[in-house]
Amino acid sequence: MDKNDLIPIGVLARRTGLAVSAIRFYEDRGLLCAMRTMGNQRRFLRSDIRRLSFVLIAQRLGLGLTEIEEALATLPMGRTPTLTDWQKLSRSMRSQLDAKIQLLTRTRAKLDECIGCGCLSLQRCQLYNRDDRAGAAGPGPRYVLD
Amino acid sequence: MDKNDLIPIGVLARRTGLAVSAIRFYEDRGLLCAMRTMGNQRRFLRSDIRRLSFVLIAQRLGLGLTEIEEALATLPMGRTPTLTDWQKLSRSMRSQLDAKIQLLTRTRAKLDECIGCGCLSLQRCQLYNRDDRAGAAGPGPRYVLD
DNA sequence: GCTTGACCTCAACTTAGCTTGAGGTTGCAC
DNA sequence: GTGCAACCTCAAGCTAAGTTGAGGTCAAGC
Repeated sequence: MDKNDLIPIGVLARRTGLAVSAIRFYEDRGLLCAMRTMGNQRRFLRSDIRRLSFVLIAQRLGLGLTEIEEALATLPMGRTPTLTDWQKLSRSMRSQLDAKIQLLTRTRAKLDECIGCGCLSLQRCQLYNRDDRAGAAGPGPRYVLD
Repeated sequence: MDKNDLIPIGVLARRTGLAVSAIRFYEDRGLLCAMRTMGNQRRFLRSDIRRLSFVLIAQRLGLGLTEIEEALATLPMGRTPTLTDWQKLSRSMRSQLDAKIQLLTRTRAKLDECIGCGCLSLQRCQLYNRDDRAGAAGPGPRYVLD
């Protein structure tokens, strides 16, 4: 393992755009693991840049650190992941994305029906009444939300 | 104003699916305003069920309470909103939704390119290198994210 | 060999969005 | 007219995802 492949935290921070404190925090959370110099300073693998890039992308997609942690658990720690490793991960992320887009699209469709009749506000609206009848059985704006 | 139109907090909670504590919290935040009985108990308008339903939907769309507060500010407080009031609001929500869907769809497209080559992990990948060269000028997985 | 910037730990603070608990009051049904 | 569920306030606590600060150490260039 070439010495050049080990980078200090500041470099990792500059390369990912993350704050140094955030990287230390991620290491505590176990998203990342670092070696140490004799003087106790962290040294990361170059491939951790990509690991953190993945974290940023996944966060942007609305995943919490815990979910991201689980996803990353499929990658090897302390060793540069292979192409196949990353591809598997990316594909699983893609399906999460799909699901998210579908949910929003469905919500939009429901909302469109509602705009037409103002059902968020009026007793006489079909959709609202449906929701309202449901109020006896279970509460909430379930019709639009589910 | 009919007495039947005034409901106590517990009923509002059951009808919206929210916790009583959450409703009190929202009232503190100014998302909602309540009248009081002689004995200092809150009494809400029936139309507040819809007001809160809106809050739930907007939250689901990823808006923060502050943004929701601003949106709701266009509605009358303490008076049942009209159909037009709600329609205006729903339409503005629809455009936020559109934007959100677009962002995710773009991200998905970028990610698709990446799955093909494993660019999150490999030096030789075009996308990655682009991102990497950018590393000198500005950090991060910007290529996928922006 | 010394200076200085990058690094270290640990504890406390931040914002958002609530929940929980203590201690007390109201209002409706019998 | 009394019991008790539902209500009240206020303060403290919680999770997520970090940031900030104090006080101290490391390492690389001159």
